[in-house]
Parts: sequence; C-alpha cells; structure tokens
Amino acid sequence: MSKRRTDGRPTIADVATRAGVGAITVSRALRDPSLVSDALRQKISTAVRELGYVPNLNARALASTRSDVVGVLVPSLTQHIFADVLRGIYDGIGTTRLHIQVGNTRYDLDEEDRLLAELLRYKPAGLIVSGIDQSPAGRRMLEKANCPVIQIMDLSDDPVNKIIGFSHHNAAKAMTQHLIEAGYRRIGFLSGWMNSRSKGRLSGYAEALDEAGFFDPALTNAAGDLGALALRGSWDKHQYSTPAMGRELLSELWRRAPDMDAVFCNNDVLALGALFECHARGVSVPRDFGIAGFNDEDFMEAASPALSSVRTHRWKVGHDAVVALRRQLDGEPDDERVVDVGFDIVKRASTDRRGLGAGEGVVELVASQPAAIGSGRMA
Amino acid sequence: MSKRRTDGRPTIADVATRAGVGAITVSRALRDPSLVSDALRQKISTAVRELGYVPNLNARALASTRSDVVGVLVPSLTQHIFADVLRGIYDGIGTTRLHIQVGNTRYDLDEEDRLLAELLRYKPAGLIVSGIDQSPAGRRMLEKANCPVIQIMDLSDDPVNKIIGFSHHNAAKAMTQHLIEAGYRRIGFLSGWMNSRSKGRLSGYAEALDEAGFFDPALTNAAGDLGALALRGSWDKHQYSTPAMGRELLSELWRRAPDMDAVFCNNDVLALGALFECHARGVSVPRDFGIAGFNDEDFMEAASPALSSVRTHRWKVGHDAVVALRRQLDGEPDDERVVDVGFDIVKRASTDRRGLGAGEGVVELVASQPAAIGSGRMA
DNA sequence: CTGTTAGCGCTTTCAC
DNA sequence: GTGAAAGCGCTAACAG
Repeated sequence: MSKRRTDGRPTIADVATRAGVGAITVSRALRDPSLVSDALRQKISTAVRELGYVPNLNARALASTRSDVVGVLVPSLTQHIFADVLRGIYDGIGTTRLHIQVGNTRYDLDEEDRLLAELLRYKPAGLIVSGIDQSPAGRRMLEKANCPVIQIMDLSDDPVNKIIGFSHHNAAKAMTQHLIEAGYRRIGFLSGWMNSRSKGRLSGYAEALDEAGFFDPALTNAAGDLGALALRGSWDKHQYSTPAMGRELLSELWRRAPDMDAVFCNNDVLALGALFECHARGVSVPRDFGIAGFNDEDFMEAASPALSSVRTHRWKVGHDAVVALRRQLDGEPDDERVVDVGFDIVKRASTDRRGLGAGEGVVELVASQPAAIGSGRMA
Repeated sequence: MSKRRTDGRPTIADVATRAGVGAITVSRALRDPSLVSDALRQKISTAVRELGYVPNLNARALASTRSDVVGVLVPSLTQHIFADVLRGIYDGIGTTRLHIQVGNTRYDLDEEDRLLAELLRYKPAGLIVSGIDQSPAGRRMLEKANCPVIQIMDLSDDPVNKIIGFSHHNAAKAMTQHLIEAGYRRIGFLSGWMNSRSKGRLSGYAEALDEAGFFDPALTNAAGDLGALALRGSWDKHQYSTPAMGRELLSELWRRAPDMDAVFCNNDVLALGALFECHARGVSVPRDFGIAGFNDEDFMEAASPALSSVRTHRWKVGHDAVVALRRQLDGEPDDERVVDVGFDIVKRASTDRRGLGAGEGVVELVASQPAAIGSGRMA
C-alpha cells in the first residue's frame, strides 16, 4: 500500500511503461516529435491515447523553470480599446501552447507592481504590459524578468525590450489640424481623467492649435480643469468615459467658453456623449459644432451624423505583440525595438462643416509620416 | 561544484536555513501564519525579507496537486457585458492568492472544449464558465474537474455544480410587456446572430405578445430571418452587435413590416443603431416608434432620447461567482445550487409614448418575481 | 507547534 | 536517437 499523493491520473511514467520506452523519450516525443524515431513515436502516441494521458503543466513548469503563461497587464477591462487589444492577443496566441493570464491594474502603479510580482512567481514565458509609465520598481522587475517583455499602446525611445504602439501626441495633433482645416477655430479638448497617454493627446492638440495661431490657453486650461472636475463628485477613473460624463463635461466647457465651436474628445465614448448633448440642445452638428473622437470604435461610423475619429490599431498591437513574443521565444533575432503601427484620421460628417463630403459620406485619410519614433505610421 | 539547474533565486530551503527552522515551517508560515509560533514567524519573515524570497508557484502547484489559477471561459471579449463580468470577477478576486486565466471561446463549442482541456492541465483551483450549453464532452470535463465549477449568466435546473445568473426569457418577456403597456402594438424583435441566451429572450418576447393577443408570427419570423441575414455577407458573429448592424437590421425589418411601431433589441448596441437610424430618417422616438434594448449599458441613459433597457447585473454575477468559489475552496457548505440575481426593467423616454414621465426622466421598475428558477429576481 | 521523509510529475544532464 | 539518474522547489503525511 503506497502512500502516493497523486490523483490517480496517468503520468508520463505510465505512458513510458506502456510504450516500453523511457520517460524522457515520451517527454521528447510530446514536445518535439522530430527528436524521436518514427517507430517509438508511434508506440508513444498510441500509449498516450489509450491511457488518456494529459501532461501536468505545473510539473513541466517546475522542471523546466519556465511556464507557458504569458502575463498581460492592462489598465482597464471596461474600456473597449483594451478589449480589442486582448482580442488581438488571443488571436495571436491561437492554438499554441501559450496561455494568457491577464492582470487588471486599474491605472494604479502599486497594483501594477503587485500583479507583476505575482506573475513573475509563475516564471512566465513572456510579459505584455500597457504603456511606458511603470514605477521604478516595476521597471526593475521587467528588466530582471528573464523573459521577453513587450510594452504596448505607446512609443518610447527606451523600451524595456520592445515596444509596439503609436504616438498619441501625433495622432491628436493630426486630428486637431483636421478640425482647423474644416473651419473650426474655437476647439475645445474634452477629457475626463487623464492618464499618460491622454496627456500625450492633449499636448498634440495644443501644439496643433498653437502652430495655427488659434491656441487659447483658456480653453485648454478649461479642459485641464475638467479633468480634475471629472474626479470630483461621484466620478471615479473607472467611469471616466461614459457618455453621460461626456454630456456633463461638454456642458461645463460651454459654460466656460460659450463661443466654442468644436470639441476634440479624448475618446469616442465622450464624443458620443457630446453628440447626445448637442441633440438634446438642438445644436446642429457639424454646422454649428464639430465633434471628433479618438479610437474609432464601431458606433462612430453608425452615429447620426457619423462621427469623425482617430482610428487606432488596437487589435494589431495586441496581435503583433504576441507574434513578436513568439518569435523571441523561438530564438529568432528581433532588432526592431520600437514599432510604430500608426493611426488613421477618419473624417466623417461630424466635422464636415463645409459640406465637402456627402451627407453620411466617409472620407478617410491615412496619416503617413516618417517611420521614426513619434511618427504617425510606419512605412 | 554542484550541478543545480536553479536560476540562483533563493528557495524555501534557503529561508529555512537562515531562519534556523525546517523548510516545512517556512511553508506553513507563508500559507497560514497561525500555524506557526510567534517567535518563529518573526524569524522567518525576517529571513524572507532579507533574502528577497519569492515562492515558486509552479512548485507549490505541483506539490499540492492544486494551483491557484481560476479558469474563466467567456464567449466574447468585445461584448461589453463580458467585460463587466470579468471586472466583477477581478474585483471578487481582489488581492487573494487566486489568479485568473481567461479563455475566449468565441461562441465555439470545440474551442471551449479545447480551452477547458488546456485549463485542466493546470489543476485549477476553480472554474467559471459562461452559460449552460456546453458540449457533452465539455460537460463531462466540468463534472470530473475535481474543483468547484460555477456556471454564470443563465439559469438551469441542472447545473454542474452551481449557477449564478438570471432568466433571459423572463427578462425579455417583462420588457415586451412594458412596450405593450406603453401603447405599442406592432413590436419587432431585432437581433443579429442568436446564441442560446438570445433564444431565451426571443421566446420571452414571443410569449408576452402571444399572451396579449398581439403576437404576429410574421414579425417574429422576420426577426428570426434577420438573424440568418446577419450571418450573410460581411457580418460574422463577432460583429453581430454593432450599431451599423442595428441600423441595417432595422431597415430590413421595416421593409418587411412597414407598420412596425417599436423594436425590442437583443442588445443595447443594436438599440443604439436603431436610434441612429430613426434620427437619420426623421422618425420621432418615442412618439412614432419605441426602442428598447437589453443590458442597460452606460450609453442608454445618456442617449437622446434616453433609451429603455433591461438592466442586467453582470458585475454582480462575476463578483458573486468568485465569492462562491472562494467559499467552496474554504470548505464552507453551499447548498444554493441555483442563484437568480434578477434584472430590472428600466423605463426611459424611448418607450414613453404617452409622455408619462418627464422628457428625459427615468422611471425604473424592479421586476420582482418569486425566487424560483426562471424568475426575475431573487428575494 | 515543529521536523523528517518522501514524494508531486516532468525535464535536464550526461553517458551510451 | 535513447535512457538512467538527479534534480526542479514545494508540501502531504506522518511522527514527535
């Protein structure tokens, strides 16, 4: 009567016995069939099938000091953009042996550090983290992680290892320039709680207006204050992009700057709220007021009027991050430390003040810029 | 010169040596401090700190034949409802030792089975799966999983272990009854691709109309056909709920039933599309046409006019699923195999044909029904 | 409350 | 190409 603690399920040793080979041969046949002769491979796969053998991944991870877990850290689960990134990541994983473990940092650096530490206990195969503003401790953990690390959704000239994203500054600047070209002059910036990427967008907006000579610190400051306002009262940063908040923030902006004739919204959900507010007030869009958003989610095209936005390639970012990770795990060289996936300026009716496009028509422009850090789109 | 394969990081043995105790005592102190005397606990925690010791979770999982991973299977990552469920799950996990591993089944039973098999290789601490329509093989895996299994977002009188959700049939029936009470008679059902929960909603809609004597198989059939239509062309089931599709489907419905005076939409995103279509056509909502959605996402309240919807408690479902899991892991008894979290009928301007409420006013009604399987809300 | 011993199931190392 | 032996780092099962 042995006192084994097993749950009775077959182990690699059972398979080995049944196939009349050594355990290590089974192990090899399972991981890389080319390492084993045809004859044995046959016997082994038969034994595996007959026994219903399923490898224990915890044992594998312990023995090889490396698991199949890819840790993914996102700042939010409810924001659609990260859902899209995650979808790209899952699509990139496909049916490989890799598994995803997602951590939700809630835009909290301490929480991010905690999750990072937790993830590292699993000896992850790789890490994908959002943004570049890790804490010093977090940065250190990433650097000593002993696995590929991909940062996403932003650009930096000093990535931990590799970064895939786009320039929020340039994207916002390009959209603001479009608003100016469309004939708007008193353009506000509508935003709730600001994270580091939002700040990049704000700076791009300000730069475009400044260069055109329409920069009004009052409007810009107002927008900044509104960010603070957003944190007052019942709002918290997890709700910082509801349409209801877009309505409220637009009202607040108008109170401060009654002559405002357009808003560039920090995200699409706020833009949708702005549109609803205009509907409710009987303000004509785009004639009396222009609205532009950021990300180009599904509903922007379907809105009435259709809403202009900056299209960002979230799915691609997630997908490419995994592909890069897999390449590195396969030992392929990867010298492209910074990958700019660019963005598109999608011009729709909501900013078509002069009636250049057809009523519901969509005019798209790909923002093509030199493939340098901070550029719009890579060649 | 030993030939250890370690990566040089301190192990539990190192901590034990430094603290002058046995390894198992360190193990105990780390997992449940109450098992160890104060004196030793102090020494150990000091040693842990000085060494920067971090437990290897793979080793722990192997030795205890049980990991800290909670496997979660959702059918979609882009649908907001599952993002909310996930948020509830993460909030329920908090800072416990449990970790989430999410699998995306994409409404594909084969993929679900594959992911389930993969998850089981980690000897998960628990499983949370969406819905009740697993494949026979999937069901078998769940039953033999050797860990707590929670099904969510639906009800069933035969859960694998425990189920937390609500009745889609009853929810849809209640909303349809509201539309009838509001004065609408030719009520359509707007839906893209139908999953099993959508079918429950369709049946609830049909039952309400039938009981009121307004059931028109033509309209209902049209809705059914539209589901098929949704799969034609460029649509696939991952896009089955875009506002653009809502617009297209509503147009199609109107073509078939020009006298239709309201739609109950299978989800909020379709309802938003329906509203946009009405805007574009100059159809007055709610006077000429009523619109109701399902789930009550953020934007429903902010729309203009505000859109009525069935509020579902996704966050709570996710949160409570984890709480139940944790309870079971702690060995607490749990005899409530079926938990109905109910739903609310949120009446807003978009269905206020008679002008009963204030313009943008919100009238909410909690659908209270006996706490039986299939009921609206638990006592 | 604490320690010893013997695994957990797989893979690395090194020899054949 | 294959295998035996020796870990990987931790914890269950006793005994004390």
